[in-house]
Amino acid sequence: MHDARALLELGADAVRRLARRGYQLDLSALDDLLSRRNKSIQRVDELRSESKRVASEVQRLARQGGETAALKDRARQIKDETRALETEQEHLAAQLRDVLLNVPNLPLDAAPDGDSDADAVEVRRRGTPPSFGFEPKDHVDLGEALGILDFAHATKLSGPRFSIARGAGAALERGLAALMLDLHTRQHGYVEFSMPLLVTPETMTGTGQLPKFAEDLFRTGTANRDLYLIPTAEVPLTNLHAGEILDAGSLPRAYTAHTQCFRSEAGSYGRDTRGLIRLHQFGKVELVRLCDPERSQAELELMVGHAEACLAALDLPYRVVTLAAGDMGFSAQLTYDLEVWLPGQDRYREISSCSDCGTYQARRAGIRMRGKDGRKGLVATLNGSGLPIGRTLAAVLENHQQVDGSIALPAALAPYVGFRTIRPDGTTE
RNA sequence: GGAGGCUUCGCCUAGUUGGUCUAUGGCGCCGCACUGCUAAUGCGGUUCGGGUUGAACGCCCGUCCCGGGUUCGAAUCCCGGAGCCUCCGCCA
Repeated sequence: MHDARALLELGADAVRRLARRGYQLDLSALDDLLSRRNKSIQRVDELRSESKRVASEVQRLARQGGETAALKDRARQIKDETRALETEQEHLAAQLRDVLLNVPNLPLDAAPDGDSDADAVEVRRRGTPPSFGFEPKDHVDLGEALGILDFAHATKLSGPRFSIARGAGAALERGLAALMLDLHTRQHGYVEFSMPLLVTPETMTGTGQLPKFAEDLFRTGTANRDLYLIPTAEVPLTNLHAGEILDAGSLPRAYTAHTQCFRSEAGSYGRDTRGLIRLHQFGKVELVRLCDPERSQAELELMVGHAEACLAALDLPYRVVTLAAGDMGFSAQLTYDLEVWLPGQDRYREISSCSDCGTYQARRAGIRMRGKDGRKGLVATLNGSGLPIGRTLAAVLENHQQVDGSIALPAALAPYVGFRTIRPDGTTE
């Protein structure tokens, strides 16, 4: 969420930047709404001020044994007037909030023009796509042949877009998560969390999933409560300090969590229907950083590096791209995507999205900091995947497959899974 | 699910016969003074949010868990709700 005044002050520049992501900002409507709200607040405050004066006057008169009936009548009159104006004021405040909640973050100029992944600009490549002396299979064929992935039974249990990992596959999922968490907590300085997967509408609003993207979320109204399944651990990790003021000396804060993520994938019918790429439920290790807004861009570079380290540890070729302004998430002002090489698709596919949200989420969620001088300000929030388990497993299987259908695992995984190879029959050694 | 208790400005806390509560004190924190340094001490400041010019000073309004109500006036009274604690029941 933006500050209305700040947005108006930016004026044409805000309009220009929002237009880059396809949002038409109506400055004069916003200006009108803000000034009407403020005038309304002024009137109400004046009335309340008078009401307080009258009340103390009543007290004074009563003590002296004076006649207070007329003053009390006047006070009742003021109260009626105030009630009406308060209703108007609340209505205007709600309207303003409604408008602001639906304005996306302002893209930084570092984000290129465009509105699709085709408009992303490549920053760097690492690793070399493997050249096989044979036609590489995709992870579905590999996993099913090895007996470590089972989509048919997942569909029987839960319908489309679910997966089952079995034997070495399940061990790999567990091992991948542990490897990444260890990397982030021991090498990169993150604090690990175990978080609720069901959160309130307020929490979902803090990070920007609500009110605009309700249809992307799974929701439950059981037990007479309104709760949503998190689409990413970014939601609980970022909202952890909602409504709090953090000591600036304690920043930056680096948080990580491995959670299941739930997404309705409404509107992606027919896309990536095969395999582990797009599921209703998947595991993911998420990275979140809270920092001084002046440092957010440097923090983003740092965090991208942390996500890259996961891919490097798994010997996976990838590239880093800067997302186009119109392709970024609602709350982001700048996003780098990591794209891993998938031999089964013969192309790079998104495996991590690292975003600098500036103060946008912090203003929504009320996450602030207090400096040594006592001054308060909003923090900046950043989030990135580091990494999703399913897509990473797919990349590992596809990139490290052998001609006989076996998998030669990257050395870093061995301590976590207890084996180096998955044989063609699914057994391990 | 049943019964009871609690919730005040970062933490602890005073305050419930409704009105100088524009909320007390301590700790912590910030500034200044003193001190060879540290410590100690003294003085001052310190809820959060909003409006008033998007500045400073000042002024005004709201805020004592949340939402209603009674009243000229509510931290204080009434109703509803939330969270926490204790006991009972049930349970991985």
